[in-house]
Amino acid sequence: MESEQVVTALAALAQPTRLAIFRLLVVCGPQGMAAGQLAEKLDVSPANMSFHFNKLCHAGLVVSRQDGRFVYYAANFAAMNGMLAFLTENCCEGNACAMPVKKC
Amino acid sequence: MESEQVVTALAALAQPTRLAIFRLLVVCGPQGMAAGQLAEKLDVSPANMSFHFNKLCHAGLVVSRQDGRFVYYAANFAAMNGMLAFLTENCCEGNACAMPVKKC
DNA sequence: TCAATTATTAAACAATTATTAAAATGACAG
DNA sequence: CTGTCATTTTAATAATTGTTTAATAATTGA
Repeated sequence: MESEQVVTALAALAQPTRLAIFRLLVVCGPQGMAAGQLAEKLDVSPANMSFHFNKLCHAGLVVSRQDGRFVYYAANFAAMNGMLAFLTENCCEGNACAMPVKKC
Repeated sequence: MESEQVVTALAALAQPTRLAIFRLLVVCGPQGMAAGQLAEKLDVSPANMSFHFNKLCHAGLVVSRQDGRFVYYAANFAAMNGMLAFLTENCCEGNACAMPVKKC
């Protein structure tokens, strides 16, 4: 994963509404949740949600799929993993590591 | 760790210069690196570096300590871990997990 | 003390961002 | 088709952000 992509992904998550969206989607797993349902849960206007979905998708952290009238959004776990790996790369020059990331 | 803090931390990392600073500091480990040395390595003006250090420190991701004329900056691994944990919390509702974060 | 070095602060500006309201698209049921 | 529901797009505005330059601290050695 490249630095520029990571900056985009971090920027996508660095906003309260989008962080909330992403966390909900993380809990949902690969099946995701419909746009309207997310909007209602988070009490955000549809237009504003669309703006934020766009940022998250563009950053690659979220994917969408249409199902009838609904659009489902889901977390892209691979992208997330790539970002986390980038952030923790080569920590402590390989010495006793100070960043023992949790195992899921 | 609270959502607001996490947003601040993500925003701190969501900028090319600051991401580069942080990654260098991750490699350095707890001893850190002097401000001027970082500025030179990244080819960024001291004033601009100071601005970015400020953001990183305020976000809790970096700590500073004075040593003579020099100010050393170092990554705060605990804060980083807190942020990563927050992002991966409750993934996939506990089912077969799609976000197996790397073990360091 | 004086001058040199290291780093921070302040002010100004251009660029980006989030939010809102209104209009427009796309999908489906009747 | 027509109307309705779900979502997106557009345009406008307020707020935040990154960079530069110049000025200001803090530390040290001569």
